[in-house]
Amino acid sequence: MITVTSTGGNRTRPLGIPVVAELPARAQAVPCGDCAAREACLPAALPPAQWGMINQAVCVRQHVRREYALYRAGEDFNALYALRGGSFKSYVVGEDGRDQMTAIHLRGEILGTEGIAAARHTSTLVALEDSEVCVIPFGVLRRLSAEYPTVQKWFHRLLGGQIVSNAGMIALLGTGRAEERLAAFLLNLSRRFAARGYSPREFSLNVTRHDIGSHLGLSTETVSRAFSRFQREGLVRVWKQRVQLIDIAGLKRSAGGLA
Amino acid sequence: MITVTSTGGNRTRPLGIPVVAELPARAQAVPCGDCAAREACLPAALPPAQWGMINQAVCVRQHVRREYALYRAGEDFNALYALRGGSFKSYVVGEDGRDQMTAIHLRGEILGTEGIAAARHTSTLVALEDSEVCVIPFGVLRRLSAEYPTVQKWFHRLLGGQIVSNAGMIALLGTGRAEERLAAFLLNLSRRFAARGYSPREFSLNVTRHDIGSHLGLSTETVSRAFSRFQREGLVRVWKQRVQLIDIAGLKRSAGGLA
DNA sequence: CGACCTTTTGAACGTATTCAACCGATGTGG
DNA sequence: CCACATCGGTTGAATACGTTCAAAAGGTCG
Repeated sequence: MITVTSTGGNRTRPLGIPVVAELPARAQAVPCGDCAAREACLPAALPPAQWGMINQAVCVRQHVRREYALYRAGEDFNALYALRGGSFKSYVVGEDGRDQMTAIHLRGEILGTEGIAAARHTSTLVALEDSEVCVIPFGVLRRLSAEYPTVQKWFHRLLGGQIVSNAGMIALLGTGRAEERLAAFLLNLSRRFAARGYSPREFSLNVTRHDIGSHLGLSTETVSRAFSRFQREGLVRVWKQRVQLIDIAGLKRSAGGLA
Repeated sequence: MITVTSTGGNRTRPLGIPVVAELPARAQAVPCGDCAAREACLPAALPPAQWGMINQAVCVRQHVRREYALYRAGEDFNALYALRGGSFKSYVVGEDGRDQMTAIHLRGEILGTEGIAAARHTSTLVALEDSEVCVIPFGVLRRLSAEYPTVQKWFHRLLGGQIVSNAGMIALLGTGRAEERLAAFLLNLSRRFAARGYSPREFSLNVTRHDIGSHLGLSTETVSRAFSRFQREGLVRVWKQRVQLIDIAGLKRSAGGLA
């Protein structure tokens, strides 16, 4: 396996000075077998005997520092990315300049599928913390998919799962009040953290109230007020961008069936 | 090719008396080459020399009468459906019983992808008019996809396109006022009708204001008021469920960048 | 015709947004 | 080191928008 240690793209925050990713390849043996995210990743679709093949032919690891972009809307699509460690947010920028966070991605998820249709990325992906991804060139995935039915099935489920989860988001946005949406958002994260072996009751995300608001179709102030209210009611403890879910059952009630 | 003329599922409206689909197969030669929707369908991914193979192995045509369901949420998934003629709406029913229309499907679109992930349909698909679909068994599609790179590419673009269009819907719901949403909805339909050779300026859909409202996250009354206002401003002519777009540029202005 | 559904419109209400001020943390430059 | 600017977050007050409740008109179908 080849490990590429790079800046991981362009920093987004300080007026986006283009920092070309440095690519000084440094060979390092970190096979899929050692990867904490492998159960959700491509190897899960192949017998372990084939992992060596993936290690050599497929995966190139890439570091992305916090606040830096893995890719940006408009760039050519040519690979998917398995999120090995860390987290990302994806967002789009409307014609009027307003940005809208479209998703939060946690370890084990596959990034980049939104670029498949047009062979061009339609959103921008920024690391919320120092993160690491494995690059899966799309051509390789196509080939493996044609060759191994298990890979094909894995890939179809991956894409289908994104369709379903997007549909869930549509349902969330099309119904429910501000607090229901925020509660559903928190519970969704809680479930996903739990599924990855992290605590479902306490986590922190480097996203602003503005990000959350744009994600849920709410204003910054409304998000803040909803957090305050949840805290006043003893449902959560909020400390800056760290959140502790105290009364999950109560939150579910607040989510009103949207959980 | 086998043509199956059936009731096409269960009628939804009158208290859902289960009408089992009758399946009196009646062989009829209607090859893909004669299909008006073929450019968007599977044959587009195969050389015409292979169409005969599809005709024999893949497609089973099925009629679905207006108000009847092609499939329902919870049913097993085992095929995709190419919409040969007519139109469908898909909707989900929340835990509280509220229904929400999630999409409108027009001729040439492929239906059923939301069932891939869980091998079970997550929404219900109801014909808005007497319609006709070609059944594409998923196993066959998997096999063709592995065998023909062009089919694989077609299928990947299909799924990727749904991800992108769902993301667009999320953007629509997360931002914008009621009239912006309705204008964007109408313009979206207009563009899709135009792409299929129908008039982009006049169309009719058998969906109620309630359906549209649930789709856009608005109440029935708000949809009605927005239509009335558009008509007062000379942007559209509305006559029951038929709508004529008079001032498309004005509608785009009303959509405010969401078009 | 009568029952039912859809649509429209009005009025009162409720919720989220907007505008604004303030706080605390962070970072910069003199 | 401190003054100052910036940014994210919080909170209050006024406003705008969509919902809800209510009534009535028009259509459709038995």
